Amino acid sequence: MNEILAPPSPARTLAEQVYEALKADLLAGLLPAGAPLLTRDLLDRYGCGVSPLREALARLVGEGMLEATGHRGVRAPTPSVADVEDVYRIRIALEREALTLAMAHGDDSWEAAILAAAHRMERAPLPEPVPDKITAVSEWERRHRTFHASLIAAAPAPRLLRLIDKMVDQTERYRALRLARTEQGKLTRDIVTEHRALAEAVIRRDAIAPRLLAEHLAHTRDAVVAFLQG
Amino acid sequence: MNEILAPPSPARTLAEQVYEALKADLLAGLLPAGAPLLTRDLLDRYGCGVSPLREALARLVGEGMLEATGHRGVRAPTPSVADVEDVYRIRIALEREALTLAMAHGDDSWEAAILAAAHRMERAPLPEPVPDKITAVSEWERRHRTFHASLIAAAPAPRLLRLIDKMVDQTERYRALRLARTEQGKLTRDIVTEHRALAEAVIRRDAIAPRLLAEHLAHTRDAVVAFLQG
DNA sequence: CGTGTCAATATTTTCCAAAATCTTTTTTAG
DNA sequence: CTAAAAAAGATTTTGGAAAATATTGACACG
Repeated sequence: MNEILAPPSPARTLAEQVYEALKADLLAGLLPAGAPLLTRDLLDRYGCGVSPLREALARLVGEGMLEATGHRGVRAPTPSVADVEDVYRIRIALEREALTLAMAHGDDSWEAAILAAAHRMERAPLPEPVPDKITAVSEWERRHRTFHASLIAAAPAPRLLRLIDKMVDQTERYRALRLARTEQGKLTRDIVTEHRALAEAVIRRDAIAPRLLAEHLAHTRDAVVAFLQG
Repeated sequence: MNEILAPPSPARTLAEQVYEALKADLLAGLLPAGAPLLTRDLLDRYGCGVSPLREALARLVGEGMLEATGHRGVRAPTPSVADVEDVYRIRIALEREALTLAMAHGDDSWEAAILAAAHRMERAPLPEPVPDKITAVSEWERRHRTFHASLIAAAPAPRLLRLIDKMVDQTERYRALRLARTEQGKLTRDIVTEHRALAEAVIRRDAIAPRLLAEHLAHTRDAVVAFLQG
């Protein structure tokens, strides 16, 4: 086997690892929002020196995942209804655009990937919402995200796709809320139907597909908002 | 005068200052794109220690302004036609959304601010394009940016506005190209007309305003693309 | 009892040198 | 002479101690 062909840069730096761990914890809601994050605690939690930690934090600040203030450290922004609406508005605008592009450029293998992702999602059991408890990311959720990514994967617009990924990350913070507080039976039927209709419309290049996607996202947003307010 | 009412956090950290200087230099095209940025040079240029510099770099990486690779430092991404189209596509989608929102929520003082910004822009002399030379940001350009910001300022969506600001930053990198390579006479007339029509449509809440804005941005994009290809 | 000042403490930020990694040059083997 | 291996040099990355700033608590004063 030729080693030259191996990925040229598996040399992950400590700061990157801390960045990823921190981001994952942030998205999972494992770090308190609103209150400042104590350097000492984080140092302890991720077992590294000051430099890698601060670099990871700075990068997350750049991504808008954390807020930094003068000499007062960083903190995770507190969730709010207005923020949910803000984020979903951006997601809808961007994903519409990306889907339109993908439908214009996608080829056979793109279509196949969508069908495969849809099938994998349908076969995974829907996660059971447990009140007041932070549960791990379920297999269904992972596949759900993969499905949505597959829809727009054919868009020749790297920045757009990266940006969407970042916005999806932001909505992940509300993950625990997403499936909760709804009648289980009705919910699952709607979700499965919505996704299937969406995938089919996309593949047959139906012009209503972007609108279906926008409506799908709006429904999710409404569910999250309803939960936050209830 | 009550000192308490002063901004609570004027305590700017060194890393923040370096971040701002670095970002400004990047947008002005003063740092070589494509090639890795040497730590030693930057340390020298901004006159600070390793930590603040690295923090500033990490933050810019988070913002997508720089690319980082393993143990091989950071570099400014090289401009390309595909990237211009990518960025403008995002800008158009987001600014359309923001303008629609602003038109729904804007009040009298918002309208007044638009008119004021438009007037200030019209009164500033258009910048003279100088071939193959990096010129400082002109007064007209500053006012032009302010005008565009004023259009969407009334949108109650802080994230959306921040994101747009970031995308405008990205297009700033192509600033030097924006007004170049066009007949001066024709150019000025079109630009002035486009802006005036846009401002008026926005204020009278004409539903075509978002489309006008999209077309205006598309024109700018086409000019930049034409320049890059010519 | 409230209020402002000052010291004590805690936390963040910065510098700097050691460690790790990458790049270039030199050496060695085929 | 070519290609792999080793060494030397340059650059990035990291840990920890010192400096700067913010926060808390004690104390004096009105």
